Amino acid sequence: MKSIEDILKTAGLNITEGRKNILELFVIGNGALAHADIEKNTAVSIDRVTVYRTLQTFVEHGIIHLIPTTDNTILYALCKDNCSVGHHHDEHVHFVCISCNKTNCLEEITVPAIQLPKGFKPLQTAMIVKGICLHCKN
Amino acid sequence: MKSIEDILKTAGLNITEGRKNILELFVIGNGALAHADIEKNTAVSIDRVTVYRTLQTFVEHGIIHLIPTTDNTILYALCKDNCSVGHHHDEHVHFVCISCNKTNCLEEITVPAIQLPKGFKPLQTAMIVKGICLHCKN
DNA sequence: AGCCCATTTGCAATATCGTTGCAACTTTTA
DNA sequence: TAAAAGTTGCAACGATATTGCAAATGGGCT
Repeated sequence: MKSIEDILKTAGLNITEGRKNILELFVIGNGALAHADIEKNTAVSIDRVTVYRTLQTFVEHGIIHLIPTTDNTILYALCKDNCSVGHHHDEHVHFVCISCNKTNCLEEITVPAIQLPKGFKPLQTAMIVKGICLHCKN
Repeated sequence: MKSIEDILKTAGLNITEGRKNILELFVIGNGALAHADIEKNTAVSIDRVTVYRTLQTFVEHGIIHLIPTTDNTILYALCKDNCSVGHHHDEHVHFVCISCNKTNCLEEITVPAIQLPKGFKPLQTAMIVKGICLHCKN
């Protein structure tokens, strides 16, 4: 298991207090996070602007990836091993629980390939399943 | 082919100038629209607030459906015949062209069922494919 | 360790986006 | 055509995101 500093180094980023704090949230919390979650929960208080910029940097360097949503928020989740700078491999299923409202990556389930109409060239596929998660099923 | 007024009537909505204008954009334009597209392009100028409320009403009445995005916008697209008040059948593929930046519904392609881990109960599935569309392929 | 340079951060200001309350105006129905 | 119901626009507000710049921090070097 990579340490927080390892992740930053591997991504080619400088190690700063803010980045460590933000990345920690992704590593310990096991779900997707929105900007607001991060701003509220970092150990040290971090300026909103810094949070925006850090998240953007993390996405650009393959540390986290974006999850599409239908409300006007952006969700981010940690990339597993196989994302690299500038190229994401987030072809797994994102599960949104309508009960606890948490989003999780189901890394072990890959998105099935589909047959597009002639002329459409797919490059990346995202899949979002809404429903009831393991913890809320009762 | 249903007329604009038919669509509104079938959905149980009153027919107003604003609604006709906004719905027309969805019927003639063949892709997904964001709030801003609508505000800019209606034949008659319509207040921002009215656009927000109209879109919300359309979603609630099964005329349009939401498309998940990774930027902080909301996209809407026309529902085909089989959406009803309060219940959407938008289990088709949404194709986002990274060249022309348009999003289209590929109605004819249904989202494949997937096997979730034990305990997860799926209720609705969305699929977004990014790539190059038919018109931009050259 | 201490210094310098590049990078990063925080603040302030600004821009964009979405919501609410209310009064005026349309649409529907009888 | 008139009353009731529904819809719209305005104004104000609140939340969210972006930019420029000065101060602070981190990394590499001696």
